Amino acid sequence: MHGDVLLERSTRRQAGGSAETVERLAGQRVSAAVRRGKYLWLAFAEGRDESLLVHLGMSGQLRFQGADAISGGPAATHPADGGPVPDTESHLRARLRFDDGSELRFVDQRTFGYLLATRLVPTPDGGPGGLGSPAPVLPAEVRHIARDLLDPALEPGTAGRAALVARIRTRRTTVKRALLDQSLLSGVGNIYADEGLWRAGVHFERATEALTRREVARVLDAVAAVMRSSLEVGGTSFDALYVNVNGRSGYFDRSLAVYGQAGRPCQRCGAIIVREHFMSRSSYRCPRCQPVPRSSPRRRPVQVTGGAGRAFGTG
DNA sequence: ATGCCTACCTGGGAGC
DNA sequence: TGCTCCCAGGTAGGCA
Repeated sequence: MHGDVLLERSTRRQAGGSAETVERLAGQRVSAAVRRGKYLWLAFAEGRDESLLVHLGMSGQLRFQGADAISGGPAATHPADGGPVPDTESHLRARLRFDDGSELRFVDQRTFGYLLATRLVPTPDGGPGGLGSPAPVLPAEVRHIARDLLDPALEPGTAGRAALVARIRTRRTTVKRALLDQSLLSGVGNIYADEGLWRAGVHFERATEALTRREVARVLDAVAAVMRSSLEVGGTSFDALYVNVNGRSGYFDRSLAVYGQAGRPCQRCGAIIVREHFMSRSSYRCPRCQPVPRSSPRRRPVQVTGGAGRAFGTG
């Protein structure tokens, strides 16, 4: 493959800038694609310890364009429903071109994401969350990122899952902080944390050390179930900019129980969903299904406007 | 070790 | 219509 970088900022973590990124991936063949949370990397077939690391940031995406779609001009229709494909060309930041004419495009509206050609290094236990699984190689920049919750090594019943539950319980923090802590597990962001906690009926500010093993397991199972159902429908898209590798919007926003649902009734008990400030962002919960723990300070509620309580997205 | 804050960006929607 | 304000899917880094 060969690459070109359209926005220098997208290779800002590369010491030699875009020129170095482009040079290091030139002529390489991809042998594997691996993901941990918003990080993913393409391992190269030649020079076995080289890879291209991609961090998606807040708005990054990789979109695959087959050779036929490219030679036939820009794809004008949605493959499944014939509708228009969202125009994300203005946010195209880099492109990987393959020998057969296909392309992998890095599109990133907010430019928090980046590309980095980097070396894979052995990590004896796979890094945090890697217990109980074979030793993989990882980009050095990702060694502090734990395995994704959907990683087979963290499935229920594995040693990795048991170790994760134990680690969460020894942390002196709150359960949502733990879910978002990339050194414990990855793949869980603000949306899936809130949704999982609602399913499990746990307030985001429960102290992890006060949770039983069973409660931690219930939370992890709930979050993983949310992630799986979301994957089935293509992820969560609030607007046409968020699409999958084929350019399709996800539909999981239709299934959100609490996230972005302030002012609406809880699907389970009918109580009104509330939005609160937590960790400089928003947390949503059902006040009845997820009652405030006795030991926690009450959160400042956020003024809800317009019934739906959503000031963003199209829902 | 943990938590809190800011910074990095672009763009959409609400409200005036 | 156009301005200003607020908000957003994530993470790194600095400081208490």
